[in-house]
Amino acid sequence: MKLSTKGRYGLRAVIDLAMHDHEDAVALSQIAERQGISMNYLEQLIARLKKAGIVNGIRGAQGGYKLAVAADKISVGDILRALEGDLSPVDCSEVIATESTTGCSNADTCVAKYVWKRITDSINEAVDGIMLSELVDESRKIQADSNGNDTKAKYACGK
Amino acid sequence: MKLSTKGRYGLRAVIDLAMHDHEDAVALSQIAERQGISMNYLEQLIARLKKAGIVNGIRGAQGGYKLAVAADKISVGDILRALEGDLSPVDCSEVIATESTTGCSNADTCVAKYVWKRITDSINEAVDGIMLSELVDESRKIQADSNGNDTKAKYACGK
DNA sequence: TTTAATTCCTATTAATTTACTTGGATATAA
DNA sequence: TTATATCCAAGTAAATTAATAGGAATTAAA
Repeated sequence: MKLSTKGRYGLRAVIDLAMHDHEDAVALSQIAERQGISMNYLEQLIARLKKAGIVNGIRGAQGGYKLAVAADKISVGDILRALEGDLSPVDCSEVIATESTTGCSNADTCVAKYVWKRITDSINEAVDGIMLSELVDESRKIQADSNGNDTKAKYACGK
Repeated sequence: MKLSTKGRYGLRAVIDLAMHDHEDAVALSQIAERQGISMNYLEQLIARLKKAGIVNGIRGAQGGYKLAVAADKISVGDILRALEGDLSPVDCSEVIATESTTGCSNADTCVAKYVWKRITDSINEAVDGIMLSELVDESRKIQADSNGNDTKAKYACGK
């Protein structure tokens, strides 16, 4: 029940990109270096984000990536689903009962599906309720605090 | 971001056990057959449940397993955490910022942790809010409906 | 027009985890 | 004493994840 490095690295990469989105375009090599992630691997992650319409790639020298839409229009859910696929704890066929599946032939299986659905809904609700812009704002606050006072930054992180 | 078969099979096994808990003790072979799970594998899953104090094993002929406590005192969260370990989407060290970890040296990492915490809390809240007894009640209802009217059962399953 | 920087794309490999299987030892009711 | 069970530890096969590698295509700038 763990996110893979796709989701973990990828979310950090998007936050990093959003933090630097004022510049012309952010090269992947910069993100990779700042986040300590192999650039080749990061390429594969950003490809998913591009496909999902979250970032745009700009080819050629001085190229890089930019957010495709404003940070307050992108939820953490959008990002994680682009990177990981759906966030359900079981495969889709195990959640949605159709007439073709054995479905209710076994009542135990049936109520288990109800559990999976509750978990899925709860996860999606949580991640869809956090917008990228909030993370950027929070991140800037932490950085600002950290410049003036180290202890305060650590405290902020613990919350 | 998927539960393993440990969690999927294991929850079904516990529901099955709870459904038959009026009998003296339920042999693993019966559960395995009803649920279509290899008995040897199920053994490993039930060992976790035993260790967590959710079921008791009764050795010897006519032995088997029984719930260690009443079904309304066992949450789905208890069961899944026993089977899968903690239900956090990332390893513990990535959620809890300590002074020893690099922690807030990187603000992006820091706000990502906040996301992981929100997801973890949300999952735990969902699974701790469902008691085993509710699943048993629901399962009996479905079985009863299914005996009288197939269409109704399918409808109940879809919710 | 060349060059360096960059995205874009596909294949391969290494590492890790999952999902079992196997083979017994131990306990106990009948 | 025997059949029926739990209990326990190793081993293995399959699948997935994480990463590496190599090069084609594009473009700004020298």
